[in-house]
Amino acid sequence: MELAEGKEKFIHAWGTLGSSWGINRTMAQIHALLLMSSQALSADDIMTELNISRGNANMNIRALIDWRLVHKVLKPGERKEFFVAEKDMWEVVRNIIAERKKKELEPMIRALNELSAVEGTDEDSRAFSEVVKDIKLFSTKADSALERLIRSDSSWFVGTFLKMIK
Amino acid sequence: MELAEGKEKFIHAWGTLGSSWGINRTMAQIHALLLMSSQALSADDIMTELNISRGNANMNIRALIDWRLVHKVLKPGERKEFFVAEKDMWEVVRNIIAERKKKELEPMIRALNELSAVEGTDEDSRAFSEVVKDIKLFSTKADSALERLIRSDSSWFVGTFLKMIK
DNA sequence: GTGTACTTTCACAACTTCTTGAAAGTTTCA
DNA sequence: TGAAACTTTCAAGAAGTTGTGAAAGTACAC
Repeated sequence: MELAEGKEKFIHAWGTLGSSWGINRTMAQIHALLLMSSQALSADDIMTELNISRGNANMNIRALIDWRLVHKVLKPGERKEFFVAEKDMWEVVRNIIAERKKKELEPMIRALNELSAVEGTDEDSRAFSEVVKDIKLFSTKADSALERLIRSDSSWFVGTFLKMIK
Repeated sequence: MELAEGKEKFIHAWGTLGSSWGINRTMAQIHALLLMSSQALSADDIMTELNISRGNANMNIRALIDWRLVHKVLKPGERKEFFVAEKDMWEVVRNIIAERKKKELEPMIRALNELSAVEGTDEDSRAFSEVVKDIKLFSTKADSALERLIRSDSSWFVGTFLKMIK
């Protein structure tokens, strides 16, 4: 297979995957393009390669930087900004988990805490409280596990991972 | 807090969370409604409570059944179908993981395998192969870990979980 | 067989999210 | 200061997703 064909397929696959991970298609494609590239690329390079507008490129590059999946690089003597992707997959996954935990799990736990205040002795109220209690327990555990995962380094992760799949 | 208010808040929160988990808003809301309810509900009950159309209710109930998050229940003497939610959170999470692994991780791994065929000795080809190799390694590990997770039962999970957060 | 009580399908409508491109903003340097 | 080289913003349109409701399909009871 030719490099160009491989790149294209990879960008497509990564785009598809990304969209089910809270990363939109273009955002994931930019990330893929940068992952594949041995040098830092400028916004213009990205626009050209992916056939997207300046605004779109800019917005998604910013988002990727927010998620810490892409870093800005300044080349001496150049006024343009260049970008490189985070290539350490452990780091990539860790950043995505951190971002999603913040946006999804934490608000959920906050909501659940409020819901503990429901009172009542009828069957429905009891069923409600029971479910809320269970979910809260589960979410809190998940939250701690993920927090630890995020704070830990790659070697710990690989270790635990290997233990899990042993 | 009143039960009704709590229910409403929960349905809203679950709907929001669901949409970032590959479960659309209505689908998650139906699941939430069923989770909260001590008895099985019919399609009509769901339509009324959530103010949604018959078609919408039907489609999303089927999808929930596909994901094994909701089960069909037949009441003796009733012609209607009734539905209950899977209330064991471990089971819920396990089913969601299984479904997403099938739809996301497995196609990715298939795509990556094809991409190993890229040849070339220039810097870009090498960078490409390197990235593909890394991601493949990572994805394969993740796949095994999740496979084990899916096949295992709640006690193993809780055990590993507790070890992870200790 | 036929009526009744449901469930499923589907074309179109409503809504949401993404993309564009041009205008405005910022930085740098002579 | 001002003009060139970039980056950011934003309103409008395109694309994609979800929801509707009526019509078609199915199954059971008589």
